[in-house]
Amino acid sequence: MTGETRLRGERTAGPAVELSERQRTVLRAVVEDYVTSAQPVGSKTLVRRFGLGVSPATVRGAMAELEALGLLTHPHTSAGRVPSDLGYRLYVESLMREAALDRADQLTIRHQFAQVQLTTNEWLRLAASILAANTQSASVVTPARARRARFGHAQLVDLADQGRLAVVVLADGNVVQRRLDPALLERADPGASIEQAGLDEVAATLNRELSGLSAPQTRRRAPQLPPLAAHVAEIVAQLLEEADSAVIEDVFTDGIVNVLEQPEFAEGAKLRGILEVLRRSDFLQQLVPVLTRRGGVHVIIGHENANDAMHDVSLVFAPYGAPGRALGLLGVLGPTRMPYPRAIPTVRYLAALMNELINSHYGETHD
Amino acid sequence: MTGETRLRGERTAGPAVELSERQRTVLRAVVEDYVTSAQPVGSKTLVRRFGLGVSPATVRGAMAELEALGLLTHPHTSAGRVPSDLGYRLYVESLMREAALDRADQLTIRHQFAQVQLTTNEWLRLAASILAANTQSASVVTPARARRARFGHAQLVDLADQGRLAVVVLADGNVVQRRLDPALLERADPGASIEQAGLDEVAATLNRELSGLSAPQTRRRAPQLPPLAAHVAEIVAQLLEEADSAVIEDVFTDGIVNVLEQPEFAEGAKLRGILEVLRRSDFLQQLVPVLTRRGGVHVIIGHENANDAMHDVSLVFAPYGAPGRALGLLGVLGPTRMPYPRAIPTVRYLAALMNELINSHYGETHD
DNA sequence: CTTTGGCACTCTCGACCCGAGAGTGCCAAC
DNA sequence: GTTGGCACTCTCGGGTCGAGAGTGCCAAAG
Repeated sequence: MTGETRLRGERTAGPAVELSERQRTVLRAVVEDYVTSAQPVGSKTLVRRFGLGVSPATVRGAMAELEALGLLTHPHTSAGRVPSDLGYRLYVESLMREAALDRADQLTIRHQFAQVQLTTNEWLRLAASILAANTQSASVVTPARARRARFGHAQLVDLADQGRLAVVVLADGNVVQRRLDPALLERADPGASIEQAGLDEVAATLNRELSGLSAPQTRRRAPQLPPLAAHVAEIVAQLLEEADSAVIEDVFTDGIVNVLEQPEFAEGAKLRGILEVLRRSDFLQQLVPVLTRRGGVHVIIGHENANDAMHDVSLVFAPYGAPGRALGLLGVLGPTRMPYPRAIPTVRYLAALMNELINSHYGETHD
Repeated sequence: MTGETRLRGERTAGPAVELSERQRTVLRAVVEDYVTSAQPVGSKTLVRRFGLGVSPATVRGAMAELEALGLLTHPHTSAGRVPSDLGYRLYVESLMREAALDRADQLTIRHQFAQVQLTTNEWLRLAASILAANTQSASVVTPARARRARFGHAQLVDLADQGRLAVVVLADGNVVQRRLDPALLERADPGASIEQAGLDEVAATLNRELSGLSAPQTRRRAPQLPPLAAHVAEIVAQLLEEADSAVIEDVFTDGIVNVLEQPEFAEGAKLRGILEVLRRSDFLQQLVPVLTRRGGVHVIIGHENANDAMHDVSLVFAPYGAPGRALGLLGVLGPTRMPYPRAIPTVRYLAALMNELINSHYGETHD
């Protein structure tokens, strides 16, 4: 009943659908025509547009068979055919001619990254923008965070009249900080120095005692430390907990207007539900187990998604980040009628690029 | 030609529109009925719904006069009346019965803030959410930042295998940080120690020499410092510049779906333009001079906005933050047919509340 | 002088109808 | 197995029409 079990993104097309060569050609043609035209496609237009060497009547036969297999549907009698979710699935799985992003596109993208400030937030924003522009869909990018935050290194700073500041570097390289209330420090250990010298000593204790610990471990360890260090360790534990629970916050989205432009969302009623899901963004949480079990790009089409509001859209997502350490998600969301052969390589390439950026030594780790 | 001169939000209703008591009553009734019903309102429904003690014919007379004054419009002959932008302006200026947020609402809001983690990002997110929910409009909240970033305090941290980290506290209390490349530090002063001891010394130099300086000042001062400090000072200058240029980034939005639900945006064509503006969010930059010249809540109705894409929406915005130091913006965006008597007090209250939170001593200043 | 009821007029909106167009399914012939 | 033909179905756009709502004007009443 978890999202994990109900998402079928990772399964293949399922119970042995054996298609004839003609059926495959027709299905491919239907998908590709429908993706560009957004109109149900009929037998006549199909032979004309794709120069299949057969007559419309023949294609009609093939279409009827594909419909019997559940790969195509009819909006109504005497309208053209439209691919079903299963049809798209089969297309993505074995019909699509997927090409890597061509060299020129790759360079353009790299160039854009070179232009921008060296902060992860800028990278994320840019990645979202590039994804949206290249796929004409909405894009979602999350920062790379450790699934389980661990203490790395602390530094306490005396800001004089502005209080005291704790800066904590997590094991995954992210940095968080928090103001400390001098009054509370004072109360934690009435005798201790809370000038820079005393703070350095506390920081040294924390760095020695908490190295590599998770939030609950830190919380357990805290009471055994000297009073002032114990107080700060409690706060460190809080910060670690917040980092744990914030795995999927701070998402960057872009290109919602692209989705709005698609004819299937023109009236906006459907869009409403999607915006809602996107905003709450906990749908990403469901993707985490699926995406990490097996790396690479995952495609989730329409009803394959457990979330009711997403039955009319497809997701193309990939994880990125240091394997087992920090994990980020990135991908696009568009109508099931999505240009998969374009979207998949783009997502793949950007995931690889973000990996590279994240793992490269130089660069700020957090805003 | 700047946004500043073209925004008329701060002006009063203008050239002496003297209205009779009846006209005022009718205008008020038209606005209030139209705001709730979204339907052009006719004379008959008006007398029925508002129990004015006169006949429809009389009201028709008053309506015709108001239309002649440009306060009402006709979608077409034989439809009811609709307030014009000017009509709304007059309503907001002198007809509206504005009440402060009632005690219960105030407490509910405060309670929600008490529930949440003590980070500014959480506050901002929550403020956006509350604004959206209370006004049924889209909300926008920006973090409070100094218009001109100034150096406050620096700390350099040796992370051993993870490089070196510069943490800079700005004069406005915000904190930024950046990884330093050990190789570059080494090259800046081949002889110097880049262990913690050496770094402390550099930090001390920076704290002594750069205190209170802006980005260009820091850049000028840098070359006069010892080589290693000079290198870091350059980076500090970069950070300050980034903070300057990022005044209006990282906006928090919420409730776009609320706007989507309004009948006037049902088809989505108009919404498209607004989403675009909202996303780029530089429209906020235009508001800064207007909002800060005179504090408090500002209302910008339809065509009063210089931005063409915003001709169908109204903004209700207020600045918050420490006057002259850090400045943030917060407010809502909805159709001109907006519940002003609700929106204005809500924005006012939240601006005051954010002020309070920001200025309160305790609390983290940045994510 | 203001208010009111009456009346003719205008405009939108939904219902309905109808024909054009596109597409299917089936079948007999090649 | 493929093809052309043909009857059938369904949508879509345009046109028509009547109901409903609202206005503007005017003459009579207060």
